[in-house]
Amino acid sequence: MEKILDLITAEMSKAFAACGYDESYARVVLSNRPDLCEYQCNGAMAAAKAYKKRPFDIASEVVTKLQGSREQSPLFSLIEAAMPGFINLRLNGEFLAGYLNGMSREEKLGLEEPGRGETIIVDYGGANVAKPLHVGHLRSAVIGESVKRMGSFLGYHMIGDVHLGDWGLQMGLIIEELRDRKPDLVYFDESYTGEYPQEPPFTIGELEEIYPAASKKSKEDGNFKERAQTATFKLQNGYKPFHAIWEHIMAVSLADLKKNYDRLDVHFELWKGESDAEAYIPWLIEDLQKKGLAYESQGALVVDITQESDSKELPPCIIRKSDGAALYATSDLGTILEREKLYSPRKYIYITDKRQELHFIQVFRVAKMAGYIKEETPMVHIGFGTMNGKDGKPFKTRDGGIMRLEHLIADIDEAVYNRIRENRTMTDEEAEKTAKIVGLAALKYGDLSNQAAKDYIFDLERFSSFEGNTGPYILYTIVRIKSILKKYQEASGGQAVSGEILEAAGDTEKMLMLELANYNEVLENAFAETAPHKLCQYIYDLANAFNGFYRDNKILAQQDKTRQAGWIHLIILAKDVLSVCIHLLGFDAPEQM
RNA sequence: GCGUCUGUAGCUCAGUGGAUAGAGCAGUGGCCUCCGGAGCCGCGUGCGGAGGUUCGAUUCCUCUCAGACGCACCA
Repeated sequence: MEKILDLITAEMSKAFAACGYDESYARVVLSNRPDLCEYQCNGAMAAAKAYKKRPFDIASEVVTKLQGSREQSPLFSLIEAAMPGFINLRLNGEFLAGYLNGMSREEKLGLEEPGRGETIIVDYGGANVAKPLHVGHLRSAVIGESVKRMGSFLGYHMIGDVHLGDWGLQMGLIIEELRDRKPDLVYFDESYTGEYPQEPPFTIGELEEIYPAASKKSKEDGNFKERAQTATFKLQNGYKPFHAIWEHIMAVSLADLKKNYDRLDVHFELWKGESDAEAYIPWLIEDLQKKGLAYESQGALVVDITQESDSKELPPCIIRKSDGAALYATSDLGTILEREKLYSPRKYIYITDKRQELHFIQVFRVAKMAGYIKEETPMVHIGFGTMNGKDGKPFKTRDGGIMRLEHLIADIDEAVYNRIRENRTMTDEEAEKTAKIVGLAALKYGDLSNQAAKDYIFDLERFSSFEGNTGPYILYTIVRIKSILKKYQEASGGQAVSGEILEAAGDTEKMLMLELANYNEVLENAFAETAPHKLCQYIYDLANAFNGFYRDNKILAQQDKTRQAGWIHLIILAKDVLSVCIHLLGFDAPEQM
């Protein structure tokens, strides 16, 4: 269905044109003065200068024209000009009810699919294998999942790639640490020629402990660091024993990562990693040299990326270290080559920590300069901020360590569980299951309701609270609607509801209806701006609008059965819109809570 | 030093080239013959600072202050 703002703007454009003004002034927006009107057009004030007239005269002229055409197209119940030149509008109630009935009937609640199957790659910027997921990985997973769900819903072909960090120096570090710990393993016996064992030489628990230990050691011990670099280089050049270790690391880590992402209800189409770019790198380096982009500088191979529009010179992009090894940028460029070959996406979205911004500027520019990606293909880096503790510093456990994601989730679930037990009578088992659903909503909504680019304060108590602008409050509203519907069904003997949504009789009823009518506009906009927090804002407003309506209208006690059926249809639509939106944010509602 | 991002209410956060800048929390007062009160309705304080562009700036530009982050061989 066409968006309501577009319908109104089209009407306004006709009036502006009929009065001899440019249609570009006719844009209609949501009112910022709900006491005066529902929609407004501010174009008359902008037009005043161009046409050398008083803004109010232009507004009045357009208003008169609109009122004249109201007979043919009764979109508005109020059209008026206000000083200094606003055009204020209220929507015709019958038209609004008709619009909502249209939404109810249509698939996806009347949302059109601007995506038309175009492919978009979402890159989650690499959880490292061999490291437990920690809170730093939460944001990319949660934001990415939401962006992906929104895109799919809007008709894009979204391909999410977890894009693991599985090929860098950390692999060499692990290998050398393993050598120090278990020097007798056959992988370190250079004379060994047999097959390597199927069984991994470590458990996930050991692995998670090995990496931080190795990382620490490399900072203190230059010799160890060199060994790790050598091992990395050997691995990248196909040295068999190390490749065998690498496969063990991958197998053990992947199983664990999948478990954790599943728990977040986060899923990937591709489980690729930096290692998959390896095959493209020799060609890449040669090609960049051939094109005259890459040159040697201080022993490394670099590409200048500074453009004329830059006020300052940017550091060049290093694509090969002086020791010959590839690195971050090389692998991201190699990955781009692969993606172009396999998927030729129309757009790229990278979701990583905002500290990596410079890196992505470099990679994007090299990719375009070298012609790997068309100039017009959008490459977006969504750099998200740090998740801080209540002290405003990066989130840590109580004893100052890095918080593991699974512990964080467990903490939230526990907080929610206790809250649920306070009130409702539910079995332990039910409460536990419900707590997981509500806990996930608390966690994701708490994150997504903030602008991605900003740092935010993670406050477990606040996020898991059932009051205020929280995930649980949204779920509560949905559950409440479900409960009313259930009672209505019982009272009516389970018959299908007849009738349809009627013109609003009261203020809060109309506000709810107006809020619902914004749905497709909000959703398209939230995706276009890759801004899930706008969807959060919307469902919070919608939940509030519903609760206001609920207060003023006793639905189940309504004697007028036609009116009652209309309300039932209205709250079904409200429930559906809320449900769709939270699903696009990455969580769902329970039956009761 | 250079660059990027961020400064909005006591706290946590929205927001917009337009009319009176909004929520939540905390504080405080009210609403149940109660469809889920986990709700609803009141009560008050703010756009870091200074210029500029504009009919109009919290929004755009410049400068400035404060914080976070980044600045070639980590990812």
